[in-house]
Amino acid sequence: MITKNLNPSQLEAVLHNNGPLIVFAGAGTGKTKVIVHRIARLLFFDTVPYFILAVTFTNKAAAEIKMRVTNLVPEVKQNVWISTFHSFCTYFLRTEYQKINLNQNFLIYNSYDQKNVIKECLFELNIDENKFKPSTVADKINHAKNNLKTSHVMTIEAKNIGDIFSTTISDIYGLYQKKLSRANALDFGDLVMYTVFMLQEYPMLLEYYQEKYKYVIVDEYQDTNYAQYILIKLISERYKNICVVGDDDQSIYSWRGANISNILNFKNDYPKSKIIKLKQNYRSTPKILSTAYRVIRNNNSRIDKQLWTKNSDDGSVEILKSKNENDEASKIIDFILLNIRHAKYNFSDFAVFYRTNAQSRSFEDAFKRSKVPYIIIGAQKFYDHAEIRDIIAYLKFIHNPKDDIIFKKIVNTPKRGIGKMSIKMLEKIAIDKDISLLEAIPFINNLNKKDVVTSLNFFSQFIKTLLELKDSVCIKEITEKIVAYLGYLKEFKTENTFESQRKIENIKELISAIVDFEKYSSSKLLADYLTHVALMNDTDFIDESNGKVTLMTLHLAKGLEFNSVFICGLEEGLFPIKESILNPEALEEERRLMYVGMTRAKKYLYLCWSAERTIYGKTKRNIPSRFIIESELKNEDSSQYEVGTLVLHPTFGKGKITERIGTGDDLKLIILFENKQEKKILVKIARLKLL
DNA sequence: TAGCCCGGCGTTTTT
DNA sequence: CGCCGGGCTA
Repeated sequence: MITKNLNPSQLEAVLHNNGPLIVFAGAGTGKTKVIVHRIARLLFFDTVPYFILAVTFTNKAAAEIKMRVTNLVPEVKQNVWISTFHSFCTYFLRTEYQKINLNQNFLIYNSYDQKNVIKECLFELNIDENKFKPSTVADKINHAKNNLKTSHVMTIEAKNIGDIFSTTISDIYGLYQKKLSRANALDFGDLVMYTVFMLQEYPMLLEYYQEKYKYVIVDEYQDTNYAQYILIKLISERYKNICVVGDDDQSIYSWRGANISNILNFKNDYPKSKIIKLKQNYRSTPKILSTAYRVIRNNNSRIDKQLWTKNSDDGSVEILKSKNENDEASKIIDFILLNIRHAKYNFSDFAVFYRTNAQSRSFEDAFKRSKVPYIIIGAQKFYDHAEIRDIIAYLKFIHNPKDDIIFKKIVNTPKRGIGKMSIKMLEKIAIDKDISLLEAIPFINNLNKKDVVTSLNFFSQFIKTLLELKDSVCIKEITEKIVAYLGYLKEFKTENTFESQRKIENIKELISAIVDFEKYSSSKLLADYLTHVALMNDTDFIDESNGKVTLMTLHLAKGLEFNSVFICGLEEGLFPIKESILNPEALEEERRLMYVGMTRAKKYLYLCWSAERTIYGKTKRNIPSRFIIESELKNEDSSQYEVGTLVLHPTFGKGKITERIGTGDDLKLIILFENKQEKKILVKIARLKLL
């Protein structure tokens, strides 16, 4: 039955009928289970499937909910709308595009495209890239859109403030929007912002969607930004059957617009709302939970909820001190090997978390050297590889050959002698005749640079061929033509390095991903494939972590769990990171990040810090992170009893540690004493001294 | 036009 | 320490 195997709070959330509901779901308390069962319960009590809208942040989460709902209620899977915010908005805009000046086939620009557009804006507006870094400008524009601020509004605001920075940003924003609309493209921020604007502007439309989605469910509500918050508010305004699930203690994305007050103020937004807190944890030991609680309780902006568990209190929580980052890495590897040898653990039971990607290097070196299998998550994503990006850019251009931004990106890729000057000339022609850059190519003939003209004509011919094939041939075949044209496979084969080998594999993977798309997607249109790439680009590490130690940043760890977790670099200035230390709000977010990391552990949790660390070539001495202090662990510092260390035992005398077994209070050492006798010693009772 | 060298810079990342 | 981007040179 749908209500089977639920604890009382979970059951209450699942059975709650109409009206606003907020579920504070602590780490490991069965959040997804509640969402899935709630959807199933609505369906079971005769709610029409297409009345339900469930939104999440990642495709992974959406896919999991969908899968589990399908398992519970197989017959209705297609009709409940479960997707990310961005997928939902894309669907909305492609359906309702006529109301605003939008072309249904709009392309979604990713952050690379976005930066290219911004660079062009800077160039045209004669703004120094060093004073206005494209990434900063992108942040500002995204931030504005997350807060539903158009360039127009921003311009007015900037005039009121009157400083150069704001006016410049608003100028760039204005030109940027013009360029996007000329290219028939929307960025991620536009998707949500335009959806909200349309719903606000057209009451009939709003009413239609309010009637369509009588039940709204939002996952990870603590991560919503203002635009998303308004979107949800609008749609659920009529029936107020809004159910939000989240954990304020796990809000770690304020720097990309998430607003923790959305979850903290829910009860003010919806005065009659039901509040349920899920506090029974099914993941960790009491030790881990109480340690994590001692840390998180230092935050002020939170709603108090102390997790508890019926799990047995085995395992341990320990502090691990190292000399430097290499020592840190090798100590951790020693621990892992020791545990693998003495317990029935697999490498994939272990995870190493760090605050910054730069820290992964020393681990990578050490893991390679020790031959312990490992995987670094998030280092480079599939669609970030240059060769893949190039191919996708060609596909985007085939989709819209009028897109001058993409044109400039691919016209000289691979290098074929078309430089800045030639492009400038093309641009002049294009502006004169009010045509696209591609259309301008035939007019460049009267030039004396023969090579450039030949190259351009060859390029243009190739694009024409593809455009003619576009409607008769599948995406896979077009892609293969592009790959052949780029000459990548040959080039990489001749290079024949480890890296080029990988590139060939990437291209093959892309082709097979396209084959998959054409096989399983309801649409076979290039436009829909490009949407798919823009929105669902997580060719995830799905089962690649099997049999390997997982290394990743703390941000990426949210939602996952491991038997043993090492949180590394717990030093003031690194974690919490130096930029956050003087800002109380940022510091609280660092603490939440720490909390997220700690609550990933099922049995063993190691808090690691290093007295010395070399970052960017500079070596600095460190003091332990305040989070270690706040954890109030007795620093029994068992890590001082390393293999190879010399110790003095009150009865057996001098000896050398040859092996470590167990951890915490159970730590036993095998010691080879001077009389050649080997003994197993329980550290807790033996009064060992270091030599 | 392309390739090389030098200087600046460095938190986290999904859609 | 290593990457990226700008400017200079062949």
